Amino acid sequence: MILTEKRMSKSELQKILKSFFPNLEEASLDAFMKHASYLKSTKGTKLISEGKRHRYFYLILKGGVKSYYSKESREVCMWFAFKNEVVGTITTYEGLPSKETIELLEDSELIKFNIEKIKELTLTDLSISHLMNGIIIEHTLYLEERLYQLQFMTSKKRYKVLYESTPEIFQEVSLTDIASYLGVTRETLSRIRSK
Amino acid sequence: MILTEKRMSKSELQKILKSFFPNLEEASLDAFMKHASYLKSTKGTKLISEGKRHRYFYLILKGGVKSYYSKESREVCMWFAFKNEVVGTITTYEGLPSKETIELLEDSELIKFNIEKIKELTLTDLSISHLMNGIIIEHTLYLEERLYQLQFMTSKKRYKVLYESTPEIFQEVSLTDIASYLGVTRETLSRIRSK
DNA sequence: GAATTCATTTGACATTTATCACAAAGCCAT
DNA sequence: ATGGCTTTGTGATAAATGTCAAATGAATTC
Repeated sequence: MILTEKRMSKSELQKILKSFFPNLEEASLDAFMKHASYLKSTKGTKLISEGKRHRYFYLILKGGVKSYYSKESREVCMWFAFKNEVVGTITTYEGLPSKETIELLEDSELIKFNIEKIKELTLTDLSISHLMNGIIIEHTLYLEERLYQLQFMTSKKRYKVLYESTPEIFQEVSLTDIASYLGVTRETLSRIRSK
Repeated sequence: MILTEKRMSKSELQKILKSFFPNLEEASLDAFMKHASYLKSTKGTKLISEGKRHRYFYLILKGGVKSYYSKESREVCMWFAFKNEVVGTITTYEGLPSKETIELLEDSELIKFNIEKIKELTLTDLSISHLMNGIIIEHTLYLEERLYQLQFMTSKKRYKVLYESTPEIFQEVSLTDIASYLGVTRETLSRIRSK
């Protein structure tokens, strides 16, 4: 449920965007800003729903989200994101119906930006083109690492890596979601943890 | 083993690049061409080796390659590519040591291009920037599909999907490699196939 | 604070898959 | 063709994980 979608003061928005995208040129930032706005929303809100076309990407100012695929009432989490991260789906970027759902894990504050418009800007604006490139590449490196872990590591090892790299995640995300993310059932995760 | 690395006639090279990159503008194509050359090489040659920095991406004119991670003498294939595909690793694109190895599955003919130089061109050339963007996005969509399959499908189903979508692959790639790609042992793949 | 709901843990059992050992088949070079 | 090499297939067993059912625990509502 969306609580507020307000027009933020120009300077405030600018400041936020600068902190997310420090390499973006001034003129590009102004152009970008025209398609961005502040949003506050409650836990459980779906920013992007599986099977639908969407127009927006988001910056997380406060709170967190999970991305998941669902099938026959089973949900498998693909990633989680928190404060200071950019979120969206590559299918949305491509103008396709999203395969994933992105849902708020808690009440959150966000900047949403119209990715359709931003993508149009990439046609003429090199700075924005590189920005988007960078975001996609970062995501790609992440996917490769995940694929590597799923194919090379045992579930115990994957749990260990997650626990050691981002222990905070266990405060924010349910064990059910973490289990699906690690590619095991809740029960198995529970047994792994009891050691 | 590299058999030939010759300077191909300009018009021939141009024709090939055009067929791979039909949307590339004429001037951009000329710039691109300066960093591309023809290469013929034998089965088993490693275009990119795990742990090393590399400068090149490749277009496959004839033949095929496999990409794999290796660890403790175990190899896990991540993807295969054949005629008319562009190959490289995202880590190479980022100037990092590659995590994967790319190896020729058979004697192949290739165009290699200096991705460092091409990446420099993206700083000033929008057309090339979009070209590289597109290549990366395509790869990203592929990775997401693969991750989805690994997390949602049984090994039988993954085999079925592979067999039905690209049956040719069984002519080109050993069952050992396909098994690792599907995330099972050779023995398990053999048992799946005997049904 | 009792009742309800949801998340997590535990146990018993079934299923899948890995592992190890070896046999069979295909391929290559002499 | 013969002997060596690699790839693939099969069998027996063990290990890991899923499934189902129930118990416990934690959080939320009335």
